Amino acid sequence: MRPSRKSPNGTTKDLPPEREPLATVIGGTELQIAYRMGYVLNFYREPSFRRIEMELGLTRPEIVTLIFLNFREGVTASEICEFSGHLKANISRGIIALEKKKLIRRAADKTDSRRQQLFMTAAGRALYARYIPALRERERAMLACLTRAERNEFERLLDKLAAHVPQWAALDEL
Amino acid sequence: MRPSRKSPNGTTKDLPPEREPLATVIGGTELQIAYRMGYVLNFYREPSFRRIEMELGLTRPEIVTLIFLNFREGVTASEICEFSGHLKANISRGIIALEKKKLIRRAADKTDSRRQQLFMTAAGRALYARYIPALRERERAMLACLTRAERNEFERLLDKLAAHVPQWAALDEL
DNA sequence: ACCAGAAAGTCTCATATGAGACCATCTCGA
DNA sequence: TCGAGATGGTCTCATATGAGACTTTCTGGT
Repeated sequence: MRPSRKSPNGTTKDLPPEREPLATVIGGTELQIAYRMGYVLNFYREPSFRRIEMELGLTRPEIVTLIFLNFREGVTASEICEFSGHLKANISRGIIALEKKKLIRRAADKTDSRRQQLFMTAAGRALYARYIPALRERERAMLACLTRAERNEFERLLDKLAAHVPQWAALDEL
Repeated sequence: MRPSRKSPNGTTKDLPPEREPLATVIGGTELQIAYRMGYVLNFYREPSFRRIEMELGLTRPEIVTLIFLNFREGVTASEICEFSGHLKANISRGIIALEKKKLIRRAADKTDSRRQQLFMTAAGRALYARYIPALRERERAMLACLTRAERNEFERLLDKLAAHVPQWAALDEL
């Protein structure tokens, strides 16, 4: 079960005919958009992340911490929490583990000694370089069915949604 | 940390100025679209699901199983796996737990005694009715920043992406 | 300058999860 | 009709995770 669906010969399997309606109707009455986002994202992200976990021995918080550090060094644990959606306890554990593996380096923030800035090591960068291409390639495959114009529009809409997250994310009464 | 961001008085807090650039640039170099999808979806889904887990004592596989059964009774565990992205072991556990709580009912499939069709009980329907409105409302809030036209277009693009998932999801070499 | 409260990060404990073995049943080709 | 392989579902074990307590440091109002 799950994302990997290969027939014995390794080629993609045709969906059994009786299953099609389920695929198309699913979520038809409730949570249409949210359901579809989750559906697509799951198939994009889970297999890749599981693979990284198994092959490189990283946990999810460790993976995303390296992703964050790759594009901005010096961020703190709480910033990673803020934008990754992981709980701070898990990011904390991940950071401790990454440091133990010499993949990142920690430095106390001069202006606020509670904080610690994080930096990648060469080893960290090398490990990151080993798993990011597959993620990029898989993102490309996910989006391949859209035209360039559609992709741009999709990205624009996602940007808009992302920008407005703070306006409703705090409504945890819902 | 995490989705809930309330200031002491309970109103939404303005983002600290130095954090804004991080939010906007994040994912700017890699996985732009996938990152944003994950970001938005996390803030939509996690708080709601955590809340349901805590208040109603359901696990995630149990939650999604009820959601699936709500709109189509008689589905099997493997169909739920197929479309929910959960591992079959977890769905299996969830189903066993749901039956134990009398929220669903199982019936052996006449034509294939390996399979078992699943049905909601009145209690299951009642419990579902207790948590789905919050999810609906939260989806509405998430999408509130889009115009109606944009929402339609977003949904159309998601449909297209979802329909093409089978074409690339099997590529687990990536 | 002080104190109450917020924030950063770490820790503990119980639980949910992922991986994969396992059994029973079904399917399909020889 | 038989047997090999696929499929549906369950189980076990190790691990990752969520909740929340706790410590230390910072901040803002008085």
